[in-house]
Amino acid sequence: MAVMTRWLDPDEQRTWRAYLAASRVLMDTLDRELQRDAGMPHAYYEILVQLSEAPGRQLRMSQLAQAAGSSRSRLSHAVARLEAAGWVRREDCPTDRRGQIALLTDEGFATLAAAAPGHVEGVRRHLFDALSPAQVDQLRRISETLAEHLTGS
Amino acid sequence: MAVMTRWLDPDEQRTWRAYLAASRVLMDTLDRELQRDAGMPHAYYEILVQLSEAPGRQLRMSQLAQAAGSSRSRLSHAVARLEAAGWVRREDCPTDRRGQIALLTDEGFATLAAAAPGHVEGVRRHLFDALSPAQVDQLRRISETLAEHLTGS
DNA sequence: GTGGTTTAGTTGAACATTCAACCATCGGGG
DNA sequence: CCCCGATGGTTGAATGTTCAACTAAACCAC
Repeated sequence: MAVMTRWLDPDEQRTWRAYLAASRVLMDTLDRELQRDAGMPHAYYEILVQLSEAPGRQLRMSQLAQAAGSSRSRLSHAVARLEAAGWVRREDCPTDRRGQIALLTDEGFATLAAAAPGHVEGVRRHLFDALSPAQVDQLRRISETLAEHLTGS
Repeated sequence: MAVMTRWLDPDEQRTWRAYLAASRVLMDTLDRELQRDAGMPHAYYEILVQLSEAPGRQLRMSQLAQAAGSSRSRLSHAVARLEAAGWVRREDCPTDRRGQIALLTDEGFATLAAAAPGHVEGVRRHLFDALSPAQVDQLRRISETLAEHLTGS
């Protein structure tokens, strides 16, 4: 039996396209800045941030993947690169012989510390400077709702 | 002289992280659905959509890149793939011998028509169903402001 | 404790994107 | 007319990401 498609009305259409365009340009811009200034894509920056905030600057691979919003496979490849750059080290997990622990090296921390101000400045300039405080609040609520909706179902 | 970094306050921090997480999961989800159901990534789908809406279902490569929010290089590679799939054809531009025109084939149009209902349903389920009408309106304004801000500077 | 299932993580191949270098053509100023 | 900078587009190499297949260890039921 044919199920009727719930097409988007003009307002929704406009919203969806604006969202697509804005998020694409925003992420592209930040990604390019980060690549230029810190020599790494935004996804790698996020991995380093998560590690830097974890107790002992280390996390199990799975937890790191979860925290950084990455698949396991992607993380495996990424950590291999980060390890080659000297920013991350792998260690065996003492309590689970299957496990691997990724830990941020001092060099990795220093690189992150050097990259952070420029990146934060970019986020501020490209995102927050354009929005009113009310809009920032709206964006937070929308994003939190959305994240919950998406991971919930 | 050292310039003080304008760090993010806790609210901004929370907003930024929520936004990152939500947009990542949203796009990942839609991308996976589209790959599964239509055999193409979302970026390719967008190219086909733009072509389908252009007069004569065709566009110069540069305009198509602009419309789809893609770099020229990326578009070149993508169109090569789409051409191999039989969904797009290239033709020489009659008024500018440097130019190339990408045009949507009937097969490409049919593929797009088959993919659209499922994709729209996904956008609705994952995005609009989670938000109130007021939030949809807010998201539209935020996105439009942001897009203007980013492409303006 | 034995066997089956789930979990942790890696791997390689296919695919997608970026970056810089490149060729060809267009268009304007002398 | 000719040169020169700008524009349109492609290419190949390096880099990232995805997908499916795989190994190994843990967990669990019996």
